[in-house]
Amino acid sequence: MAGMRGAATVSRRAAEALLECAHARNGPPAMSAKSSACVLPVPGAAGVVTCERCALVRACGVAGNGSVAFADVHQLVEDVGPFRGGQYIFRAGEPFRNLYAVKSGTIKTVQTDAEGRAQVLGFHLPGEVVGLEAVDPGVYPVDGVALESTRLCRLPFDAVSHVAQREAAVQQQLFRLFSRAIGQHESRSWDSGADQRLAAFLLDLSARYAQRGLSPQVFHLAMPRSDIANFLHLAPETVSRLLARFRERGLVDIIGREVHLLAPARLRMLLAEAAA
Amino acid sequence: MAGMRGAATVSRRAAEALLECAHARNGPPAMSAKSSACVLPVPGAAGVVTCERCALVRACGVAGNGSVAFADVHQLVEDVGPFRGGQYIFRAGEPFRNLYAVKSGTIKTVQTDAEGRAQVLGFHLPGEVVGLEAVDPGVYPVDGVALESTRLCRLPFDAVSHVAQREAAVQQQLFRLFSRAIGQHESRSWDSGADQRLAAFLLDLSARYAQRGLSPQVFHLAMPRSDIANFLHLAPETVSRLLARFRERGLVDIIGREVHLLAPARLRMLLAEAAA
DNA sequence: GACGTTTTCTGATCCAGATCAAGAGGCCGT
DNA sequence: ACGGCCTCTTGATCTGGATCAGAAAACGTC
Repeated sequence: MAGMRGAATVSRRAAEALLECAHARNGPPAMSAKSSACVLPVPGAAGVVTCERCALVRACGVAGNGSVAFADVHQLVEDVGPFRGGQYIFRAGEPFRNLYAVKSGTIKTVQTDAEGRAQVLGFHLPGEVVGLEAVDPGVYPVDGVALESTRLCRLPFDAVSHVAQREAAVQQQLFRLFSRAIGQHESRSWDSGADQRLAAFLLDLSARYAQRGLSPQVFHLAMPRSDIANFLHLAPETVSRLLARFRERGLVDIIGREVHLLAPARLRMLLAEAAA
Repeated sequence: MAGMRGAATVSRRAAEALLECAHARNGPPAMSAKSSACVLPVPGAAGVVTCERCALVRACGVAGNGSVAFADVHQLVEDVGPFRGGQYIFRAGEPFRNLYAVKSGTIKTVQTDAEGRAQVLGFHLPGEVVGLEAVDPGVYPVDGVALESTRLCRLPFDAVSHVAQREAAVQQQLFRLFSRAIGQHESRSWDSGADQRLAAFLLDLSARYAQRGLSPQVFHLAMPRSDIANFLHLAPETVSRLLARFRERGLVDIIGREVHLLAPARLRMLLAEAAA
């Protein structure tokens, strides 16, 4: 048992850090993140942690107050990947064991019915946690598919909730993660015109990229138009046309999958407009 | 302090019972519920508990293994209501303090945007818990409105999560509640024809009524057509027409708000059909 | 039980977005 | 470079459901 000395404590910290990180920077403050290059010197002088392996930890700057051995982090939290675009991280029907936190890349969750029709339920950017909907049924109700080369942290849910049992902060953070997922679904269930939905989609991506320290103005769409269309309940042709219209109106600049939001404010105004 | 002796233990049990109950009967078994009349003799001979005050506890039969004073239940879980149709249980923007479990009646959650447009996000039947989406933002993002005379349990979230901290079963149950809410939203985000959505809605209600021991075939719609329409992203006229069509086809019998599912199997088949 | 209000139903028309149908790039492997 | 395979774009047409309009129930109230 000697080898496991302190493992619990370290694991707690690790899990908390990861969750905190996923929680990003819209919750309670107390973060001294530096949005610099990929290799980030830890604030405290305890050591220099290269972040090449975990975008999650880097994004929040939580690593600072502990710099506890990262080797131990990987006892609870296992690195997986990279997955290539199109590969499955998990499949619908598989027994649920793990949550996944995206470290780099993008994944989508997709539900497929008996007739083979697919519905894209969400896109998950770095720093975001996937799999929460599987806790209750005990099996993944969706497929998790990488859209591009993607690395993740695998979080065994039993272990995480066990840590949450002892650490109130972790428990609370989990509750918030769950709660936020519900809120996001609800905010997406608004009816509205196709333009509103697409504008909201772009603004949502923008905000989420901003959260992890990337540019809210310029970003890359990891998914094909057809996935965007499916997700927004539109035809791919409609997405194409609307993007063209946005471009003509000077709202955005889109070449292929490179997006440049030129007038986010006007996009936001578009959301308020009635379908007229 | 003498007066509070044992309060924590009792509260734990109370919270767990409630949550367990909300979880209803699709999770792990171990339930000896009796779907009988309103006043239910407790299985154990420890005492007879009349259930007139809490449909939630009754529905699950959990009360049996404890029969700990119900006076103590109401220290943690406060009865509120009855609210009349149209009354607000909570309003968007209010600071979040409590979850609510519906004991009897029905409530809807509604989001309203700056222009005054409203979106019905869900209906909540007895035994279901409302307010989970408010945990993360710390304020209710939606209005909670009674659709008919409604009684609820008010669960102070701080107290509940504090209990969950000590009791793994409660924590797990909360996770599952959250998770299920996400899953429900996801299963609703399917695109499809108007008939499919309406059929799915009726079948969903049916299943949920069945869960709490009521007839899956015959039930009462607590909400006006306009709310159903809004919830399903349809016009009220369309709902009316589709219900008429369902009636002509012999799938249902609907007089006013009294629903009679005549051929649930054929309704289910309708879901599978492509929009053709 | 007549009256005003709200909800529900039915019919006629209209339109946003789907679908059908070609092209036009891009990207990869050979 | 070449060809094959996607993905994306653009145009023409079609249609499911919205919208407009009004009648008929249901409901509560005095």
